Amino acid sequence: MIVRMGRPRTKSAPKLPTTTRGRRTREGLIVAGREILERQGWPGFTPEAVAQVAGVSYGTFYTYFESKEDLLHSVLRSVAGEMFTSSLVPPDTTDDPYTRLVESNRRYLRAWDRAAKVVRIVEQGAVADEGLRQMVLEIRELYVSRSTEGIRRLQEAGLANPGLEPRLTAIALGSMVEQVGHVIDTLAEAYDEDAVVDHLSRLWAAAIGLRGAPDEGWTADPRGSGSAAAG
Amino acid sequence: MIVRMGRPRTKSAPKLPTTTRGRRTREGLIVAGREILERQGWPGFTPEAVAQVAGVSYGTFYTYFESKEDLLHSVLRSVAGEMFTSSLVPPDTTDDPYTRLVESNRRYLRAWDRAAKVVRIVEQGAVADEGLRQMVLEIRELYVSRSTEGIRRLQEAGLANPGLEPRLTAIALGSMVEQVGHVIDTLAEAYDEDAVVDHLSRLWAAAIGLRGAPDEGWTADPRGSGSAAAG
Amino acid sequence: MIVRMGRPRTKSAPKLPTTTRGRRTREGLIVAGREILERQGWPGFTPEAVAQVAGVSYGTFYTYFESKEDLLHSVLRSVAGEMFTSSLVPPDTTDDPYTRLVESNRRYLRAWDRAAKVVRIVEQGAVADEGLRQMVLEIRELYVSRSTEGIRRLQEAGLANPGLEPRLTAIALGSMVEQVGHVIDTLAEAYDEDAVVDHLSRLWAAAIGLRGAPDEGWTADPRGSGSAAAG
Amino acid sequence: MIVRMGRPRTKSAPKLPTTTRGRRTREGLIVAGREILERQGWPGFTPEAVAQVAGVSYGTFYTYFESKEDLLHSVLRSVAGEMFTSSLVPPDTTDDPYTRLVESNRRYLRAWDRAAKVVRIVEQGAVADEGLRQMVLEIRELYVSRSTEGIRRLQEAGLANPGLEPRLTAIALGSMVEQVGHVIDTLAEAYDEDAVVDHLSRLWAAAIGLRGAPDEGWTADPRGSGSAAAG
DNA sequence: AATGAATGAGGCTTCATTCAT
DNA sequence: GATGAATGAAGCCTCATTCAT
Repeated sequence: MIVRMGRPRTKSAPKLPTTTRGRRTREGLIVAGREILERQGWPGFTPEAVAQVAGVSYGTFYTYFESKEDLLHSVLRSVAGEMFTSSLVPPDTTDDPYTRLVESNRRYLRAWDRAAKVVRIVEQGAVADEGLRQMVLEIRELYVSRSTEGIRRLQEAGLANPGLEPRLTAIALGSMVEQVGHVIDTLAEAYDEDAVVDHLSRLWAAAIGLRGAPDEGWTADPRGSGSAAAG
Repeated sequence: MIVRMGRPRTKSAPKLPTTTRGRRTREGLIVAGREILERQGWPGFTPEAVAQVAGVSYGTFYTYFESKEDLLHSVLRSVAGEMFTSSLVPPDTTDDPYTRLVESNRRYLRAWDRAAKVVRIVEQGAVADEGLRQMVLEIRELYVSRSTEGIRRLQEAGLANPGLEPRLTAIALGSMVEQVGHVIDTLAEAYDEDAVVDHLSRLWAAAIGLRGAPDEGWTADPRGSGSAAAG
Repeated sequence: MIVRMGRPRTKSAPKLPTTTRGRRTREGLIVAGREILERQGWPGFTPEAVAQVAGVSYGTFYTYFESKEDLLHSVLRSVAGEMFTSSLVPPDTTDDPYTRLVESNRRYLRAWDRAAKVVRIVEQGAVADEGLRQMVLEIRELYVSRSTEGIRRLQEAGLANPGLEPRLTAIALGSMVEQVGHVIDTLAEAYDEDAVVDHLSRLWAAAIGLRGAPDEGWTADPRGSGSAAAG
Repeated sequence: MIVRMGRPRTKSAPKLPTTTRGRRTREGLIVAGREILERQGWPGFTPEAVAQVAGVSYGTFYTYFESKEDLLHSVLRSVAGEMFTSSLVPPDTTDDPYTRLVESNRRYLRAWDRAAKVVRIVEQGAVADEGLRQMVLEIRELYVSRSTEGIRRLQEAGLANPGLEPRLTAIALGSMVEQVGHVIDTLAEAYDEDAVVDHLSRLWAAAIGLRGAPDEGWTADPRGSGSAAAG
């Protein structure tokens, strides 16, 4: 996807804008770049298209960015920032672990929904670009480490299966949520968000053996306690 | 486009080879195409590169394929075929559900490992190509439906939580396995296969509440029963 | 073709230039295209050759034209425009029909001389391009209808054979002039323009039975009145 | 149209076939070549297409022809031969000059109808190929000289305007007939053959002042004597 | 800063011709 | 002779980037 990524940068890096107008133009290009990536994918992500969507001439693109890849980095940074803020579960929520898990999964799913498009596109290019790979890794790490900590705390509180390695478990369950979002989106399976969030949360809870979760000791209630969503 | 000042585009579709030599050349191009896709991704997937890897001139490429995309279809078909055969769990294996699950996950993980690269690349292009989308969907469906059936049987046998919707569950857990393979591979998390397969299988089993699985009733054995692999 | 693994072909249509420089470059490409068509015919008409003659890089070609064929349209339009203006007989000329006829034929011959080359080339391609066919038709129609009117007026004035269908006659005699220009040019018959114009005019006049034309009642003067040019 | 025509022939010319089968294959290729030229024009005239229409493999093409252009020469020769035989007015026809003229024009028109397609295509290539130019010239010459002789005889017999230069006149009137055929065909003017032949013949006759032709002394009969065909 | 014209490396594809079988 | 696979020069076009205004 990304072709000439390793080439030596001999060029003077475009400086950050000093004026307000310049800053706005630059932001506009990043927003436009992200929109295009999300809507048209990598092949549509051309400086000309980005400039057009941003409403500036294509020459202007190079006033703010050294190259396409430079913009891609900025877009990815912006995506990462947004994801971080939008997916946090506010601290004033209930203390019930399962409820928090459900809420967390819902936010995660929504946040990834947009981010994943960009991340997946970037991953293709990351093969040849160490910088991109680092950034993707950092974004994932953000979630994995947060989730790892959550699992560890539950284990320490005796609320989750202590036999599980927390990080690998976090990776696995985070992968599940991310990929489900992608699969359902891409392949147009007709599940609604609530059904998906419900199932993911129950599977997640059961997987780590969360105490007090809906499916705990399902034998007692052969009909299950959750809503069995249909496809 | 305005005009094709030429004959009506009949574009004699590249015929399947009639001779053995031709068949071998064609196969070679598909193999080469797959290798390049896996190693260099879409941008490296040029007719010229493919032909070079296959050891023929680029003109030969067009003896057998209409276009780059035509070859992509063939590569994807080949990947699908290989995945199908290589990921089946031989019927003469044990009847213990958990053992079967472990074996199935191991095979799935291995098979997806190569296929996923191609599938992910193709997915990017699938946005604009109904044919590709169909093929990706079919490949996934293969696994989802097989897995859905497995879950349903376990539920009917009273061995798994009957409150789960089998297909959504299959999608979620399949997603987990697929994405874990990708994340670990791409982001170079240093887990070995056994640890990963073990954890995935335990998470999977616990998620569906599989009777007789290692983590069933983990409270009884606070140390857990599985090997807690570390990163 | 199977797939365009890329963004939906929006193919931002080459815009008309907004600056003077751009306009000049565009004109230059049209002029260059015409020159090449006339001198080297269709096979020489490559974007690269045109750009070279115009003194720009071939990339610039695509700044102004979507394709080779797009330029062809522009060239043809330019040829048509030039023909129209250059072949009009100024209104202040004599009223003597034969003198007007001679003048008209001379201009027609000259104008067609260059245009015909382009028109004939275009006709080959017109088989597959409705737009081109239309343009060729319009160019011809310009002359046919003008000529048809001329004949009709002469008939109504009692100066020409009223038994002739004006339009078919106009087509036939126009065809004669056009094709004579071509044959003489292509096959290098060594007639000079005056001799040709003289003969064509006399044949034309006699064909429609024009009153007062040189060959009217030729028996009275067995030596004829015109110059008998030799090959 | 014809690209690399001047390149030195270093190749051993394919010999004429010795066997009957070979001769038939060769003829078949010529016929196929002509069909393709007429139906699809120059761009469709590829060795592969020709071979396919002829029902042989494309390798076989080069058994009989050195190159595409070699075949073109053969096709043109075949067209020339056919035209010659098909357009002769049988000697046992009436001696009335006008009737012979009408018959001659009708045959000419029909014969050119097919030939002209090929001739016009070839003319495009003739720019760069001396051999082709010669052949086209010879085909035309056939008609021009025959027609020149006809006119000269009429003049000597006192039946046509002796003030006209016979060859230039022959070229002009022959051009008229040829081009009318083309214009009507290409631009789809809806005249039927009889109307066209009638008009062409009357124009031709009047142009040379043929004694005893329908429009001679049209003033005596203001309604004209011919059928005024309409479009 | 902004503009938009200009550049040219590089990609995809065609097709006339050659060659091994 | 016949076959059809193989070849590669040459064409068309895209698009990231530079540059003159």
